[in-house]
Parts: sequence; structure tokens; C-alpha cells
Amino acid sequence: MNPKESAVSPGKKATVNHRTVVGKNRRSRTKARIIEAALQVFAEKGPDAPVIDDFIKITGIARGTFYNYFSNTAELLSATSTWLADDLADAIESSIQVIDDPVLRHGMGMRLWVEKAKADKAWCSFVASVWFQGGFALDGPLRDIRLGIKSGEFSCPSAECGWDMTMGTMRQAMIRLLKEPGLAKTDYTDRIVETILQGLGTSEEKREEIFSYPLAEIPRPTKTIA
Amino acid sequence: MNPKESAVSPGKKATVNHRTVVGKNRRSRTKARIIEAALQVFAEKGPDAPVIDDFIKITGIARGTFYNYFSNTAELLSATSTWLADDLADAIESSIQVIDDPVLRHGMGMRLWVEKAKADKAWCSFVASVWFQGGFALDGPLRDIRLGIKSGEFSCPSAECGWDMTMGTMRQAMIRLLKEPGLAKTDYTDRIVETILQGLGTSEEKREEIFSYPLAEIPRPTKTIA
Amino acid sequence: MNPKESAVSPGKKATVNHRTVVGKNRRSRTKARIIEAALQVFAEKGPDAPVIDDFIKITGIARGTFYNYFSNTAELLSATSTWLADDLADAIESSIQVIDDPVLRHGMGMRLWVEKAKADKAWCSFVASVWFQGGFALDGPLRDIRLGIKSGEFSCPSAECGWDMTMGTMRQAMIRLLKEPGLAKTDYTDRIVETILQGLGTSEEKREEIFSYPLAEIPRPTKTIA
Amino acid sequence: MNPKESAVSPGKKATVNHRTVVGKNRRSRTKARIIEAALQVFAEKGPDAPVIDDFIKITGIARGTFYNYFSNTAELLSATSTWLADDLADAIESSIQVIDDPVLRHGMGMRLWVEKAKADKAWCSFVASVWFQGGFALDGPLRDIRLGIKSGEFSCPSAECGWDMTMGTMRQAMIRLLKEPGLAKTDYTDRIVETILQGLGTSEEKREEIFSYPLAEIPRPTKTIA
DNA sequence: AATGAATGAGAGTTCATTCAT
DNA sequence: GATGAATGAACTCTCATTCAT
Repeated sequence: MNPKESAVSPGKKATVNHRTVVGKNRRSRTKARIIEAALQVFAEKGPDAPVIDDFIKITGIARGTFYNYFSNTAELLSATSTWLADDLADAIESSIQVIDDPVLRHGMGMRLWVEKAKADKAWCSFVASVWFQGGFALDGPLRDIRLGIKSGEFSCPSAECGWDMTMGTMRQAMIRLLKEPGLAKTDYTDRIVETILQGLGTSEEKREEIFSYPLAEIPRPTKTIA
Repeated sequence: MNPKESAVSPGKKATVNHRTVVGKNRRSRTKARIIEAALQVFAEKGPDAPVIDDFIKITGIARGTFYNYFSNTAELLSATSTWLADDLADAIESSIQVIDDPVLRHGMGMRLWVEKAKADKAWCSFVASVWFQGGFALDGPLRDIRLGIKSGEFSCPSAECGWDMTMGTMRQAMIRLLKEPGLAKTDYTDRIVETILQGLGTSEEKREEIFSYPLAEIPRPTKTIA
Repeated sequence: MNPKESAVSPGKKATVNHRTVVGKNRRSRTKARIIEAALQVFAEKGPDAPVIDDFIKITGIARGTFYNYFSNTAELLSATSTWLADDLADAIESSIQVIDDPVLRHGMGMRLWVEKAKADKAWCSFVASVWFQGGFALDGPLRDIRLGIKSGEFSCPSAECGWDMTMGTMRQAMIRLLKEPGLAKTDYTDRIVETILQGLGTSEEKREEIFSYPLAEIPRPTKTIA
Repeated sequence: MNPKESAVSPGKKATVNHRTVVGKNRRSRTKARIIEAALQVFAEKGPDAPVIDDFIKITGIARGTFYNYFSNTAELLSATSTWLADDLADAIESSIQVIDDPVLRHGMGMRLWVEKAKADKAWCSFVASVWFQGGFALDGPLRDIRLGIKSGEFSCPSAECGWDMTMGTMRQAMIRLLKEPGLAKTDYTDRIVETILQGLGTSEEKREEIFSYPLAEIPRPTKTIA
């Protein structure tokens, strides 16, 4: 921005901005509060059971305030999913998009995914029980599987089969992690990723390579809600 | 039976038995009617959405009659699942239990499963959306995977990993079949089973063997409800 | 009955009588079973709460059978009250009607009444909570109080006042006996009768006389129900 | 309060307070409306018969509004009883607590009680049919009877006997007043109190003293509901 | 924006009553 | 007479939604 411009009538501008920002922040903060609480609620009760009361009780807001932001629980669910998708992008996708090799990228993506599932129970629960339900589709993995098949490093009947196996197994693994929390301390997560890679037809050497890389820290993103 | 005994007060005995039998039959039939209708309803709406009205409308029974058999929709869901499990046992398990080779048995079981998913839309929808939810556990596959690992024909990190991949992928495949009905006419179902078998570490020859056998007819069992 | 008469054509008569008696007995027995069970049920739950299911469950009869005898719970309640009133007449009234002195008769009647209340919990509970509700009115006590006033042995403002005090106190005593079962072993019952007699204005000597008589055994009447 | 402080952001403060106060008042009034209507309904139909519809029809509130305040009719009954007990304290207890002589106090209390029963039909009906049912216990009378026995002015077998006679007779008197409204114009109420006092063993002079005092006006209390 | 009382449609549940066997 | 499955009206309870403050 042109510094000259910003200097014009700074007093008034500042005031206006301040009000706007405060207003926006408050709006944002309330919305963010609702959504973050919603993640917990949906993770615990699933996508359909929660009623508006669940959200207003956990957040402490008034009934009417809820309606200022969402007109029903479905809308809140959708917002929570979107928020989570952005979160995912920040947390995982950004870590692996620097990798050029699609096979390695797919492998590292899965490793980060299960790592996050281990580390963030609410996330895991939400994704396993709610998100899949809504039939979310991730394009990244599908594209990587296609590229892996083209390069010959993956050999599975079709990219769709590979995707179904990848996603189906990941979900099943998350369900198992939720049911048997003790597994988080074992190498189960590595083993499940290994199983998927075998299902995709990778060579043993490739699998060893994928597991030879250290795992990036998963950033806990602090988001602002639009 | 001693004919002399049967002659003792035959009138009363007959009356009592008759009433009892008639009553039981009527009970059974009504219960069966509700459960079979419930399968359709749950398949369409999922496990939570249906309300009692949905069942009484589709069966034509009175509101109170529903409560003569089930005290809430959850109980009906459970009964329906149990009924389906028995149905499954009749339909699939009995077909494959004659096979000695556990690897072949596992493969044929999966082939029959996806075949049924293709053939019976309601079954597929119910199993995909409802049954898995309840965390149903099939012991047969787990046992076969264990045996396959022991014999060296399967090579996957653990039986649990193998089971998670098998079940997770099967479910994902069912979801895809429901979303893309056109796939039923392709070889997608064979390909997905092939993918799973590769994930379990079978040799290509074994896979070919598994697909070389013809598929038994899936019997449509007529059941009586306890 | 003349034994000669009974000997006339005994075979046929016996048959006819037998059938009739058996039929009547069965009817009677079923009705009696319901009423005797009803006494317990009403005693426990009060007059309004019980539902038909309570009676058919406790008696083991079928739903329809109930309606062969009573068309609703109110009718059963009424029948139970009538049955109890007859029972009371057999048990108490017959014991005291031989006494000529109305004051003594009233006193002995009350002593027997509280004695029965101590001995028969269900009777006590039924009478306290159900019977009074219906505003039952016993003429015997009222007449005796009137006669006692006329003879000068009772001195209370009016027979109605005396009756209200007698009955009100008796009921309250029954309620206390139900709440504090330990009192049954004390002389509370005598004391409460003494209090009533004092309220009716008797002399101390009269009271002593009343308590000097031994109490007749309360017969447990076995009734047949019409 | 510091006037400076009160000037700080008066708008917001005022608004918040205003809302809160308005809300509370509205709440209170609605609750009071329901309870006062409930007194009528319970008095007419007894404690068990009324259904929620009875209350929402008579008050004109919506079905859901009822549930904002009470979760079932039993809770409303309990609240009504509590409200009535407070009412009683205001109406009667406060009138007699200035009297030192326990015998006189007990007598005046009873006179006020039957006076209220005559004057307030709904109160009488509610107390007679509902309140006693719940086994309400008034400590005041029990204490006064004890003191009267200790001073030698009451002579009855025990304080409990005296209490049972007092309360039992009062209730019976209320029932009679409801059934025979004409009695309200007679001296029945004085006579019944006299009968009770005789039952407690008072001298005739004491009874005359008790009736020599004029009866205080029974205040019709206007209550606020917590 | 925030509040929360009021609303009433809709879902759940009970239970008296009927009736074919 | 006895049986008990079926019925549906009456009742209870929940919860999304509105709106004055």
C-alpha cells in the first residue's frame, strides 16, 4: 500500500478501522468459538445427533446468537468441515507439496495423516465419523496415485481402486485408533501405511525409502474464521 | 407319541396349541414385516434419521403395534442388523465354508460379498451406512487372514492391518458402487478384490487362481424371525 | 339339608350340579383372583395410578379376560371396595353387634378397627388411601355416637363433629401406622382410641371399662365372589 | 455508588441490567401465573388426574413454555405445595406467632385455619385432597401440643396422638365443608375446633377463653415467585 | 450483536379397548 | 370363557425458530 495514502486523515481512518476491526474481530471470535466447540460436539455425537442446545451450552452463547451465525446445525456442520479442510491444508498439504516424487508424496501424506490422527483425537473422531459420511473427496491423493501408476511405481488395477483402498483403509485405521487408544504407542500407524503401499504395488525398496524420511512437525494452526 | 396319550382331552389340548401357534405365527409375521421394511428404510435414510412414523407408514401397522415389538428405533436397528447377519451367514458363509484353503476362502468370500453388494442394493446400502457404524466384526476374515499369514501366502505387517485394509476397502467399494451404479456392469468389483489381495501380499498366480473359480449362486434365503 | 333328598338320583344331579358349579366356580374364582390381586395393587399404587396391565400381570390372566369381568379400573376399584366392605362387616360388625351399650360398642369397634389395621397391611393401606377418598360413610358409628350423646355418656357439640373426629383421627392413625411400622408393637393403637374417646367426652371410668374387655379374634373371612 | 463510575459506559450497563431485570420479571410472572392456575386445577381434579394440557389451556401459555418452568405435573404440584406453604406461613403463622400461651396459640391457629377453609374454597380443596396426600407435616402444632402437655393444660396420651387427632379431624372437617357448603354459615367450624380441644383434654374454661378472642383478618398475600 | 422467553409442530410413548381365534 | 395381537386416541416431551428488548 502506498504509505502516502495511509497517512491521509489518519485520525478518522484509524477510528473507522478500529471500530470495523473490533466489530469484525468480535464477530469472528464468536463464530470461531462456535466452530471450535462444534468440532468437539460433532466428534463426540456424530453429525446428526447434536441439537442447537448442545452448541449454545458448550459455548455459553445465547440461543439467538447462534442464529446470527448459522441457521441450522447442518450449516454449522458444513462450516466446521470447511474449516477443517483449511486446517488440513495448512497442516498436511503444505508440508508435502514441496515433494516432487508423487509416490513419496503420497506416502509422506499418509504418514502425516495417521500421525495427526494419533495426536488429535477430536480431529480423528470428526474425520472418521463425520467427514467421510459426507463423502468428502480429496483430489491430491487421486492425482498422486495416477502419477504413480503412470511412472510404474504403483501397479494397481486402476487409480480408483487405489484411491478406494487408500481412503477406506485410512478410515478403518482411524476407527481402530479410536477404539484401541493403546495402539498409538505402537508402530501400528507405520504398518497400516506400509500395508496400503503394498496394496498399491510398490516395491519393498520404495517403502523403505518412504519410511527413511523424518516426519515434519505437524503445525497446530491458529485460524481466523471469515 | 403314544396314541393313547394323544387321545386324552384332545379338545382342550388342540385348542390351546392352536391358539398359541396361531398367535406365534401372527407375531412372527408381523415382526418379520417390520424388520424387512426396516431394512429398506434404514438403507435409504441411514441409521439415525428414521422416525417411528417411517416404519408404521411403510408397513401399514398401527403406532401401538410397533411398540408391541420394539421399544424404539435403535432396538429395531439392532434387530435388523442381527437378522441381516443371520442372512449373511446363510448366504455367504455357508457357501465358502467348504473351502479348505484359507487364502482361497478369503478371496472367494470377498468375491461373493461384492457380488451381493452389486445384486442387492438395499443390502449394500444398509451394510455400508449402518452396519459398519456399529463396528460389526467379522471373525471369519480375521481367522483366514491369520491362517494365510501363517502359511506364507499372505505377507502383511499384521493380521489386524490386513483386516483393516480388507474391511475398509470393501466398505469404500460399496460406497462407490452406490454412488456410481454404472460400475456394476464393469469389472470394478473384481479389480477391487484384486487390489485387496495384492495388499495382503499374494502372488499374482494365487490371484489368478482365485479368479479362475466360478462364483456360486447367492441364495436368497427366506427366514423366520424368532 | 335332608340327607334323603340329597340321595335322590345322585348321578344326574351330581353331573348337572357339577357342571354348573364348576362353571360358576371358575367364573367366581377368576373374579376373586382379580379382586384379591386388585386389593394389593390399589393398596400399593393408590386408586388412580394402576393400569389394566398391572392387574393382568399380577393375576396372570389375559388382557381380554379382564374385560370379561370389569370394563375399567374404576369398576374394579368399586368392586374391590364392596368386597372389602363385606369383609369388614364379617370381620368387625358381626363381632360388636352383640354389644348393647352404644358407647361400649363404638369403643370396641374402634379397637377392632385399629387392630385390623395393625394386622393387615394391605387392608390398612387400601382403606387409608383409597376408601376414604371415595368418601365412604359408615352409618354404624354415627348411630352409636348419636345414642351415646342421647344417653349423656358422650358430650360433644354434635354427632357430626364426633363422627368427623372419629373418622378423621382413625384415618390419620392408619397413615401413621403405615409410615411408622414400629408403632404396631407399642400401645399407640390403644392410645389413639383413648384420645378419640376423650374427644367424645367420655369419663375416665368409661374409658377404663372399654379397655378392660378382651378383644375378639378378628376372623380372616374367606369370601366367595358373586 | 461513585457517580463517576456510574457514568462509565452507562448505556451498556443499563441495557444489560434492563434486559436481565425485564427477563427475570417476565419469568417470575409466567411462573406465578402457572402456579396460581395450578392451584385451581389441582383443587378441582386432585393431584394425579391433571394433564399438562389442563395447565396450558387455563393459563393460555404454549406447550413448550410449560416445560421451560416445570418438567412434569409432579414438579408443578410440588411447587404449588411449596408456594402454598409459604402462603400459609404468611397468612396464619404470622398471625399467631405473637401469642405466647401455646394452648391459646394452638386454638387460635385452628380457628384461623378453618376460617381460611371457609373463605377460600380452592385453598380448602387443595389442602384437603392434595396436600395431606403428600404427607405434609406441620411442626408448629406439634410443638404447641407438646408445650401444652408439659404445662398440664393438655392431657392426651401423647403429643403424637394429639397431633393425629388435630390434623385428622381438621382434614375431615375440610372434606365436610366442601361437601356441605351450607355449613359455612353455621357454627360448625367453631364446634369442630371445640371438639378437638376437648379431645386434647382442655378445661371448659380454657375453651371459652380461646373462643373469646376475636379472629384476626386473614391477609390475602400477594407473593412473588422465586 | 446479544439475549432468552415464548412458541408450536412433530416425535415419542402409554394404555384402554376391540375382536378374531 | 380365555386369549393376546392389533389398534389409535391421548398424552408426554423435545427442539428449531421467532422476536421483543
